[in-house]
Amino acid sequence: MSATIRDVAKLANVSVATVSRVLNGTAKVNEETKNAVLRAQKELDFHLNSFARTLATKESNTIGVLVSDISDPFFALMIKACDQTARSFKKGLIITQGFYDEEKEIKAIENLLSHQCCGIIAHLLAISDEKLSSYMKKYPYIVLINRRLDGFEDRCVNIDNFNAMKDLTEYLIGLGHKKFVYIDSEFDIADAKERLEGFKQALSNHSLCIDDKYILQTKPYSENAVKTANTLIEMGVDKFSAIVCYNDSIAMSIINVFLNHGIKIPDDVSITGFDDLFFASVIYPSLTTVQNPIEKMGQEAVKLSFARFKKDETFCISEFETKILYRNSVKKN
Amino acid sequence: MSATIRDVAKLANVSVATVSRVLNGTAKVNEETKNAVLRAQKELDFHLNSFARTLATKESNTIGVLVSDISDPFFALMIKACDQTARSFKKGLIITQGFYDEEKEIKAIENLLSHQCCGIIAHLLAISDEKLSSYMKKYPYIVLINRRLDGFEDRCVNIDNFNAMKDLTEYLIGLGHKKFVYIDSEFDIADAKERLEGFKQALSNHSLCIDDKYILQTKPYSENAVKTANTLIEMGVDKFSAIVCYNDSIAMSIINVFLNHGIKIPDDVSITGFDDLFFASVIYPSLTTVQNPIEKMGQEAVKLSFARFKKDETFCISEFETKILYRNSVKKN
DNA sequence: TTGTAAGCGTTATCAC
DNA sequence: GTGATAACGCTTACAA
Repeated sequence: MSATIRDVAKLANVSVATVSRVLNGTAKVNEETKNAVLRAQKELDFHLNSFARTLATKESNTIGVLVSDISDPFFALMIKACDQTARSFKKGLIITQGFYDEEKEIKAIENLLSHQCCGIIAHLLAISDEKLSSYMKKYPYIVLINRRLDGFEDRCVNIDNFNAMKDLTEYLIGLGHKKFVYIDSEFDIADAKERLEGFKQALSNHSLCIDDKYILQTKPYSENAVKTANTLIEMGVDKFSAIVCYNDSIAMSIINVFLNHGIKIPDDVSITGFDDLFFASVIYPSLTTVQNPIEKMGQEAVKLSFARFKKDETFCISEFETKILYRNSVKKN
Repeated sequence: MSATIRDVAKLANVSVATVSRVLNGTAKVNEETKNAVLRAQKELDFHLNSFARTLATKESNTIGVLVSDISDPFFALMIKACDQTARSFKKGLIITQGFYDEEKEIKAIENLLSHQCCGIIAHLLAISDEKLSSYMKKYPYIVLINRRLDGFEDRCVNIDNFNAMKDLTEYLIGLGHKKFVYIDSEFDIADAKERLEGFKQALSNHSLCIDDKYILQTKPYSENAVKTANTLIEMGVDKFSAIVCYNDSIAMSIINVFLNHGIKIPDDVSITGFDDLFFASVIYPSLTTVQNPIEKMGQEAVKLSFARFKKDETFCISEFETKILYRNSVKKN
């Protein structure tokens, strides 16, 4: 139903090859011929079919991004950054979601694969190391965000979660905090473990310790942390002076529940987050957190993946820097 | 480099047609033959090339979604809803962004078009009615979200912005508020106009009026509203008792700036939003706002677009219901 | 139930 | 500069 390159060729009285040349700018074409082609294109409202194009060139015009859930502001930010960089390569983004579930993550990968993406950036939580490794081996251009996978370190884009959380905790300790609660992510992945370890290291550096019952777990998105917040209130907020959270979303939920219970932040309890999502500076009180350079990571991940797709193995990246953002959810006395 | 359907056929000792049948489940195949094919597929780690497939069938396995900016929680929510519904049709989503700019919006549409999407859902702000109409005419399956376009009413998925904002304003008036500020969107589109008109109607229904200097404009995402908040503070917050905002993002920013200036909400000033984004119930104080059924709208938009793509013009939708959510950013006395 | 072969709409390699 | 034409990898009549 839609016009094809042949229709344009016929109307412009040239060959399909010429039309292709004009439309792609891949070779010099006589100015007049060119105009004729352009006129015919306009008249027929013709667009190259990107599928036929990809089939012929074996290079799609898309880069694939796989995240757990687009509606999580963390991923939304990452995607936006990926999109920017993809654009600079004249590529579009195709986005799939894994929804924290191994089977869905695999489907999402397969989906991306079948799209001949010239680059894949994935944030995978649920899939096993073993299965993931097999994909990584088979498709050398897949790049991982926020996950460490043995044997593929050069394709894992990461921050130093351990030290970031250690530094944040030591900042709190320096402020005089001794009794902590730590809210961990329920998902069993590297970054969560590293953050928890960093937290514990800071305590032990200062001869402090924490009872396991003060290390709680929750899903790392906000709705789920409400229950945890209530648990804390039941425990009694006088039992601790600072709550260190795996991420901003958790911290935000807890702050909200606490404020609604008349618990003052930071006067009664201090709270910290991790990521510095857009709302962290905008909620009340503004959230002391760790700046996670997710945008830079997204950009570099796309560059790396695309370079590897084009067999350029020289491009490499190093760990990204984090920074503590000192705001108002922590009592400074 | 990657295996093709022919390789699989050869290895399984069958024809390519049979392989296709097995992999697509499009026809009955002898159980043994089938297993042979599946084995061969596994051995070669073969995936159907979705481009070749689309080229042959003229139907891609994607539905296109066009939004202004994925990192806006409003759009993220919408996309998630679209994705769910698309999945139920065995379609994936391809997402492009328009970034509030006419040229970029057009590029984004063209991008989607060249992907042979079997359905397009678009949230377009910047493109002119005229250009948009020409696209709508040419591609009868494009469905618009949050925009009214003359002549295409049956393909515009909308809420009744006018009445929603009127009702919200009348609620405030009923609470005794008389002196208002209205923060409008800077973008010249229908929903913003409708909301403002609804607001004005409520005032006039109660013989109230508002000086134009109390109707301010800002970009409808949070960073930009900070300036506006400061303007309000300079004006003196004793000049008004309630601030009605075009959306939640604006409201949230203003609340934040105010709290940081020691202005109490809702004791000193009441504030309302619009949309009920995830943070609206979670910020402090929780935000009185209008529930925008964006998820339902996304779902129905996908259904409508896909139906129209398949030439089914019977599917139709009506306006979506909104609801005022009475929370704590409004003084109730 | 299975195989053959003609598309699908491009690009790219040759000639001219 | 330009034009034929063979891929690209799949689906789907049509035949067997």
